[in-house]
Amino acid sequence: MSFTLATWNINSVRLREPIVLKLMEEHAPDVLCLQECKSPVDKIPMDGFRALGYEHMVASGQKGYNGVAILSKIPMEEAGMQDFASLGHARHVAGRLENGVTVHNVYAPAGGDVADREVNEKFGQKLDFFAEMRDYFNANRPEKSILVGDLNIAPGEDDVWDHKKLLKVVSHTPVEVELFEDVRNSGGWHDVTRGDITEGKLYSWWSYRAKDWDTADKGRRLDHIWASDDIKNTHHSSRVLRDVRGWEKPSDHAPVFATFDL
DNA sequence: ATGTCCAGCAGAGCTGGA
Repeated sequence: MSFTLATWNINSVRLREPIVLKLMEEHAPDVLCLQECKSPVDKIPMDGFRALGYEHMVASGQKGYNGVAILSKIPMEEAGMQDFASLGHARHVAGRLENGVTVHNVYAPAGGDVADREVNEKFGQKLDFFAEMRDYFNANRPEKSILVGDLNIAPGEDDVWDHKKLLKVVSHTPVEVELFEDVRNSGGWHDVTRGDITEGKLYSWWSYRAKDWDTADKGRRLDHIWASDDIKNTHHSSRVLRDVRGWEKPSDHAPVFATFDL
């Protein structure tokens, strides 16, 4: 059985309901994971999503900030929420699909501007979040699982527009990248996107601040899809829908898709 | 990477977060 999953930092699900619907209509992933919903769960505009076949949702929400939701055409039950680093934020939710796959949807802290936990508390929180995530999946070995989300780290040289220029920029510092690979390796996770698209620059985020994001193309690959070791060979195609970054009133992130045969 | 969006609070424009 083939199924397609997408992850997208939507930067307010209520403001961007129209383009969520557009993505659902035009690309119809079976499962759509959203981050930065910025909405309490009961104010997520489910009616339109439901009408397009997304009848199932698990979500963790809070007013104004953060928030993650998994919308699914496939029946799904809630499979827990973790508050890594005890920040009191809605940054993780998991769902177990009827096909036996567990999906973890994560919105990692951005980490502020300065890559030094002594002067920037948010950077410390980001490091703690990943360390706890590593320990959690080390203790709870993922099986038949997919982890997606805005992890706010671009690990590879080809995951940023200029590796050298970004070495001190939060999201691409060596300490973050090392921790990122620690989390991935100690959970036995496999990088699905780079497994399918091995060559060349690949981004999923372009700042709102650039005058012409498309021409300047100063992007970073912050959004990820990982698969547990036991299903790592079941994916067969991945793509970043770059065009979506140019839609009406866009998010600053483009959705990342992966298709699996299970 | 030098800028632009978003939500909350309040009831206009500022603030904090990304």
